[in-house]
Amino acid sequence: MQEELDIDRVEKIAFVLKTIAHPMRVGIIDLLSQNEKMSVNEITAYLGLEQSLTSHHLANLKMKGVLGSKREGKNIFYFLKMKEVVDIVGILEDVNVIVF
Amino acid sequence: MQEELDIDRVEKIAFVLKTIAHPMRVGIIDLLSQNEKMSVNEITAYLGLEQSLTSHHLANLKMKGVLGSKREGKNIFYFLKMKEVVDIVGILEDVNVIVF
DNA sequence: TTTTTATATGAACATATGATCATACCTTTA
DNA sequence: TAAAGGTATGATCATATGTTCATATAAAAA
Repeated sequence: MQEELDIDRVEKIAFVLKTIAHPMRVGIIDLLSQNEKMSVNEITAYLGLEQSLTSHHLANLKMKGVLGSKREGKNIFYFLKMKEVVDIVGILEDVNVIVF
Repeated sequence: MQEELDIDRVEKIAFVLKTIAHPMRVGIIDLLSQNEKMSVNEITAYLGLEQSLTSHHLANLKMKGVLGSKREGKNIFYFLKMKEVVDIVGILEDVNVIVF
């Protein structure tokens, strides 16, 4: 076999997986991987969600360290902070699964 | 901006992320990335869980296509089927997060 | 052919998560 | 300084998820 289970390690990994494991949050990551920064309104329009729901998702992603934000006038722009999430999405791009 | 949101795509990606987004399931992936196959008992012992709970997690991972299984006598051995999950865990190995 | 070992399964429950709604908070502009 | 635009927040509710427990099943050994 091998050593022992490193609980802190698997919890850390699972923590960021849980953070991004939602269709709309994956969509947000996509968006921000192709645009340096985007306002809440722009993201909302693209995802086709309600403003409030988008805001909740963004706040969540920011709180967990995946995104950062910066106010510019009336707008608040969000941007990617944890860049490795882009690679994760990339890996799953061509994977063959049956969703249910 | 860019094209339109591909819902099937983000749902597929989120689906496998959700499937593996749990500390014990990350532990199982680790284990099976270093051992071709392992019995439920071996996995249970390593994770320090109850047999039943390990079994539930394994069944879940299998149902979603991440693992496969094969009976050999009294034992049932599980193995990795969706290898890309190993890379995902690898990416998050050195990421710097505060878990809560 | 009964016991034992290995694993699966299903119900029940507690908790977490996602969505919606109403409203509050900042900025800018009139 | 009042109104409008852009975004956040908190409560509530429905649903999903993880755990436990009791029990079922399958293969091997006695």
